[in-house]
Amino acid sequence: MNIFQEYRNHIVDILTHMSQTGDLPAGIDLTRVTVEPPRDSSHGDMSTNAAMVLSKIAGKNPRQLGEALAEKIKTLEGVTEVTVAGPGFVNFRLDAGAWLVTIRNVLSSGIHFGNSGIGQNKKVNIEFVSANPTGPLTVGHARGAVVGDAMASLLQKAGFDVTREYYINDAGNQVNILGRSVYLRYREALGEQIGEIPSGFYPGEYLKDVGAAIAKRDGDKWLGKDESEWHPVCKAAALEMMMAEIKSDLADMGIHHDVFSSEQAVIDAGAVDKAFKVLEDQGLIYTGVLEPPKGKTPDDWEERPQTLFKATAFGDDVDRPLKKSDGTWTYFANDIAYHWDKFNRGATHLIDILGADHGGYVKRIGAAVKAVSGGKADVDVKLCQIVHTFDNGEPVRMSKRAGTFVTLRDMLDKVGKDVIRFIMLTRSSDQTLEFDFAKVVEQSKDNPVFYVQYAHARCHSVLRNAKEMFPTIETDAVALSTANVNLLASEDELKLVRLMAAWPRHVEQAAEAAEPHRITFYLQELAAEFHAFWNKGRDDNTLRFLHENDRGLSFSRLALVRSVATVLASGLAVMGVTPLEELHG
RNA sequence: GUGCCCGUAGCUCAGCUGGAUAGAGCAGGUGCCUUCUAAGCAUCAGGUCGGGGGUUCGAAUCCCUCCGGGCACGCCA
Repeated sequence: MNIFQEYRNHIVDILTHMSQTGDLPAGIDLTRVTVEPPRDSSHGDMSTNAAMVLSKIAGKNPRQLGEALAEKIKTLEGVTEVTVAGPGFVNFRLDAGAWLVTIRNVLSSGIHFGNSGIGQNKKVNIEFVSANPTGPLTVGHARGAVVGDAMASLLQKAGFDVTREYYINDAGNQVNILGRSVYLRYREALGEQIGEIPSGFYPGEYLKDVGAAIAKRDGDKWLGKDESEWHPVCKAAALEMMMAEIKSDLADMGIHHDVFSSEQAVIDAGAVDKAFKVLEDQGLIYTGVLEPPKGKTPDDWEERPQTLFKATAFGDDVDRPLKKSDGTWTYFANDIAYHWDKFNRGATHLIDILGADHGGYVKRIGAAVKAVSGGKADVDVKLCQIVHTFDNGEPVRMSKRAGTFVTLRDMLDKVGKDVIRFIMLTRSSDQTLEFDFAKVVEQSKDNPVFYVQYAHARCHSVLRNAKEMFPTIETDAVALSTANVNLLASEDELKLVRLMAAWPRHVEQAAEAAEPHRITFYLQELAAEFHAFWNKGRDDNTLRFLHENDRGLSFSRLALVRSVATVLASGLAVMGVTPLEELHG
């Protein structure tokens, strides 16, 4: 399906043959041989570095080897021009026919065009969002949510068996504080003046609803009672309502996790002890004394023996404590158990999408996963940098502590899911991102959401117009796949077709790099190419899509147009963005 | 102090895991609407890829070092 891969296979066959006949040494390593589009398309359609990569081991100069290889490439089907250029690139072109089959492929595969088998059905677990259930989702979570979900779709498209997972941090101090904060709101709901929310409590107003709900359900039943009685009730109610809100926000973003894992459940299942034992059995646990952190010694630092995990054996900077002084597990210990659990459920490749503030955590969890899986699993931690929100250039402040922050819900209400999803994927995740509420809904060329949607809508506009011009014409994919694509021989048309043919390659590369934002850039490129062709039809009538007196050509062009729309839709599907067929109305 | 990320055109960013003459958009100059959406297109101009070393056929990309910006660091979660 990936046309570049196809030709790479052919070239590998040639090279293998050459090594059998003695033109190349036996048993050569061909893994570094690539077939790619050259940066400058005037060099050719495809380019291989084989001659340069192999010249040393072959003991020949690259140009010479390139000439020999070029002779063989000439004999491949569909290949027209072969040249050796620069330091030893072998460039070649394919005839129009070889490219034009792409249209039929797109039309028959529909939105699944670009699907790949490189994932080999390997199990991948992507953990994302995993926001603490102590408040509503914010802009920052939105980015992780979008990146994680698009990553999952991308890997699925590339043939991986993907599980989307959410880890609920429902154990430990934060949720204890949450429970107490809710109790305050409960008392408030029953008429008590609670005044200013003391520090050490969550001040957010959203907890009022929780307090009120408990008051409505239980009346004054918990007033004057001991914390041990009301706390579990308040905590449970808060968790339930917070998670319900989070899930509803995610649902409105079009995001659905397959698994919600509870930290408390992991603990209750005894997974922490078991995971600890796994490490202990490998001799990775010892009792030692850590030095205070450099440059920022905590006031209450005291040296004492601790139960440590030998994270340094796996590339971490220091060994990490697993038990607190009161003998309970650290958060890290719980997290090891959780990742071990994911591994036990069959995933050998784990991906964690985290906020940039978790930077210090990457090596640690990587070490733990290697250790606890016996080297059979790995974890790829993707850190998403901060999102700065603006409105017409004016910063929109957010501060979770103060309880005034931009929530995902705010964003959904203001600009909608598709815009959020698209914009969140316009930068690589380790680049900070600016989100301007005014700009992202602007209908202009510098708004990529609009630009790509416009291209898609224009395609459909042509299809609609065709129906008016030729009332009996069928413009569905099945009908159009009978079109004579050989009529699409102009350089402008072939440019579009070549770009579409490269889509499967982009999918594979984005998946391998685990970088969904690359999809966005590809779509902008394809949209630009389409807009360009559209406008050529203004200057040159023969390049218009529809010709009243030439139904055959119109039909072929419609096949091209529908292909473009389909590839755009295929990419938007990975991003989770709904393709629009009309922009105004 | 240590680790991670970033530094590419005036601005915002890509750069296909080491390839050829480093690319887009915005902003600036010049053109294109009696014709499928001008919400668009074409074209010009704009660069010491933060600096300096190294690795090799070949470096924005890999290594070292320095400079500048961001995020982290603990028995928190």
